[in-house]
Formats: sequence, C-alpha cells, structure tokens
Amino acid sequence: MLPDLPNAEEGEVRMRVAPNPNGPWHIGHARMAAVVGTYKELYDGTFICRFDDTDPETKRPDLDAYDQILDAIEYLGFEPDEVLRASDRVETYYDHARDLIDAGGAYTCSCPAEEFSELKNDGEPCPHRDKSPETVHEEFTGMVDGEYDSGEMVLRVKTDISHKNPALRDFVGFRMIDTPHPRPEASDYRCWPMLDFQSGIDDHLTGVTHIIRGIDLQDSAKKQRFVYDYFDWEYPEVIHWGHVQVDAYDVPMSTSTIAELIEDGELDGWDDPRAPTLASLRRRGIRGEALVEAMTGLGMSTSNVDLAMSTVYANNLQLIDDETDRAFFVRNGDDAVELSVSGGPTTASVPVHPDHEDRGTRELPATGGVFVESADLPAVGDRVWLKGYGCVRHTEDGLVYTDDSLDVTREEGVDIVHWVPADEAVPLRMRTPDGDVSGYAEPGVADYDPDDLLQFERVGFVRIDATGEEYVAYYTHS
RNA sequence: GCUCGGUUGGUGUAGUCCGGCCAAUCAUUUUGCCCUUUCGAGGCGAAGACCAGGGUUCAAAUCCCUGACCGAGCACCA
Repeated sequence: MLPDLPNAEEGEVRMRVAPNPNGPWHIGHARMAAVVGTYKELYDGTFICRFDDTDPETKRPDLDAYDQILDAIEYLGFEPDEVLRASDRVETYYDHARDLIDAGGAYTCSCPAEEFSELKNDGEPCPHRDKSPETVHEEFTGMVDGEYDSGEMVLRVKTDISHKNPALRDFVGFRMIDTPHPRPEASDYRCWPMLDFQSGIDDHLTGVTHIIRGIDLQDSAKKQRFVYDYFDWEYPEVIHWGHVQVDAYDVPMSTSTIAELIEDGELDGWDDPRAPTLASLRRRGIRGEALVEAMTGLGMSTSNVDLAMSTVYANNLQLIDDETDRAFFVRNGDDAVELSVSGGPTTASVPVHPDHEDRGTRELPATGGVFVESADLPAVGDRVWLKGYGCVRHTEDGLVYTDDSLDVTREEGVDIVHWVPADEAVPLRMRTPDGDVSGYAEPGVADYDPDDLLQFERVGFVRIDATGEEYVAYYTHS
C-alpha cells in the first residue's frame, strides 16, 4: 500500500514522529503516526516519538498532551520504541551550538528582526556576521545564562547571505524566550533552539534514517543541510507530503480552534463526537486500525489530499460487523409513537446476529405496547412488519396482528421495521457528529457495558458509552 | 515579488524514472439487479479520470515545450 522507502534496509530503518505537544491530536495528526508505524512494521524498523516542545510561548506545550499523544499512538495500534522530549535535551543543543561556533558556522546577532530581514532580503550581511569566535562564545554563554531578554540576541547559523532563496539566508538557531517552560525540568531555560536547529541535531543524534514531514517544512531540510555540512554529517532521506483535509466535519481540523470551541463550551471536550479528533473517533468505537488503513491509502504525494471519512467507516465496518451484536433503537424520544399490539403472539424472537445463530436470540415482549419511529408508522389501515414479530395493521385501536406470511414484505411492499417494547424500553441518548438523538432501546441493551459495540438495526453502529443512571451511546457510522 | 513543489473518475490511489502488454489499477462513492425478517453485510453488474495546447514518435498518462490552475516557504512558530 505504501511505496518503498528509498535506501531502506530491513532492520535499519529509524523514523520519528515529532509532535509539538500543544494539545491532543486531531485526525490529521494520525497520518504521520500511521505511516511511520506502518513502515516500522514493513521494515522491522524503529519508531521514535520525539516531542518538539521548544517553544514555551507561542506554541506552549500542554502538560497533559504528552500522554494524550502517546495514548493516541497506542490507539492507532503502535508503540514507540523510544520517547524523547526536546526540552530534556537543551544542553545537547547548546553543546552543538558551541561546536558550530568553533567551526565558524554561527554568530550571535542583536539586529532587530525587521532590520535583519531587510538586510537579508537585499543579500547584505549584518555587522555581527564577522565577530570573532571568542566574542560569539561569550555572547552565546550570555544567552544560555539568560542575560538577554526576548528579542535582544539570537544565534544565527551562517549559511550564504546571498543564497538565491532568501529563506535560507543566515537563519536563527537560538533565541531568547522570557516565558518559562511549563515542564519543571525545563523551566529554567531561557535560550531555546529553533525547530530547524533542534530537529536537525536530534535526527542525526538519534540515528533517524528517513524523515517524513509536511510540505510546509520543505525548506527545513535545506537549512539543516548547512548545519550537517559543518559537522560533516550525512543527511537522512527526506520525504515531504501535502496537507490532509477531512470531509464530514463542521469543526476545522486545528488544535487551537478545537481548543477554543471547548473553552467556549460549544464542544464538550476533545472527545465530543462533533470534534475531528482521535479521542472522538475512539469514543465512537472506530478502530485505530481503520484509520491507519485509510491514512496509508493516501500515499505520500506532495499534493494536498482529502481524506473521505466514508473510507474510514468502510474499513471499520469490515472490522466490527461480524462481532457486533444487533439491537433495536427507536429514535426521536418525544416523537416516537407508542401503540398497543393485539391479536398476535406475546413475544418476538430476533437473532442476536443474523449470521451467527449460535449467539442466540433476543426475546422481546409485545404485550405492553411498542414504540416505533414516527416515520415508520404506516397510515391507518396499512400494514407494517415488526421485525421478528410479524405483520400488523395500523388501526384506530392500535396495531392489530394480521397473521400474514413474510411474503407480504416482498410481494406487497410491506416494510420491515424495528421497534421496542414500550414498558421495558431503555431511554438512551445517542451522540452523533451531527448532534444528539434521544430514543428508546430494547431492554437487552441494559446488559451491555461501556465500550461494547452494538448495531442498532436500520440506524447504525454505536459504542455504548455510559450505563446506569443514564444510557448513552456514541454513534459510530451506518 | 522571490524560491520550491504539484495537477489521473465525486474522493484517494496504481501506472510516469526505463513510451507500446493502459480504450488506464484498486478502494471508496453513486447506482441497477439478486439475496436477506436492517436502509447492514454478501453476490453480480453499471457510472465516472490521464489540467490545456503544441511537439517528438510507428506508438505518449508516461518524453520535450508553452500556458493555466492549485499549494507551500520567504518568522526570534512548530
């Protein structure tokens, strides 16, 4: 399904996911883990999870997100062989910065950002470029010791000030950040590496052989090659891919936007069924495997791609259909119609799973009246087939058993519908990506536990979420 | 503006390096029929694509040129 990796050898492939832990993962984040995890299996390789948490301010890490992301990877069916936090490795980055200074590959610069930008765009070096290594060391030590405030001093990597791509000219390697890092272990650092520096160093030090990253980082490799050249390191294979969009959601796939909607109370949390997050898919009972299959099917193109949730749902259906028990659920709690049934058997018998007789049957009493969905109720005088019970006619006095044979459903167009015994119905709230639906489930649903999957016949699959005081199910898909 | 990258059915993808076996693969989607006490699953069909225009060639999705369109980067974000 996935293309071969260039220059990859069995057992030698090392890849990493490098999330910024500034929130739980949305569906788009799953792509990297899905692909890295799948390549790990393909090549018997190594899966590294490295938290690139080097910006305590603009992309401030969320202390809960580290574990939430690891949970998300586990949900997808993978386990990282190594877990690293960049904020644990700051001294290592300092060491390499000093080596780079020794090699003449970096200089401290106190130009205001805008001023440097103008010089850079004109291909002009700034006055700090030719400082002696001693001065640079001294000033860099000052940065490490926190002697400068944010914006006062940076360490630039010396590249080519007239490089034809302005983006690559003497980029910033380290800068000052006044805000302490949220992790206590890292809260004393004020001098932080930029992604391009930190990531480049770490990829080499952790033996990463193949890098996958977004097309937005396509200049990163070019920047990092300058550093690699100074150190005489060999750059890993790198693949860039486009952005993923997911259809079927009103909420945009953006960590910060979802966080805001939760903050404002528009979403109940990261696992709200309306949120395009992994926590949400998980709570809806969708297998991580179904998502991994869909993600790896997207390939590695540099074009932007749309992931159709229908593909995920179709994959999931294959995974769960056979093992999932059936049950009845009548939607529209207030709108459902309660009717008496007369003249027929006292109970109905319906298979737990149509393809597996050995799993037994569900016995549903019909004597205490039934709920049917208003849309399923035929006009007075017409018939409908209550699944597992038999044919009934809608009369002024409720539903009256007709003793017709099943042939009427085929030959006379009588619909077969689901229904629920009224006096033993279990009120249940079904949460869906389009909002909540209340209704009544058949009594046997009370015997299932949270996390169990059911198919509500003619409605769709659900995952039982809560039982007891209130029954809640999360809608999986049709 | 400068620097990169891309464009195969509604969606995703295979094929493009090394032109012919591609009247284009697989999945999803939509849809017809069969089966079925679910609008599910299953079975058998159907629909639907090589961005455009030139060129090279016996032969082009594939090579070349031009153009259009889409996207990314040009941060003391990741």
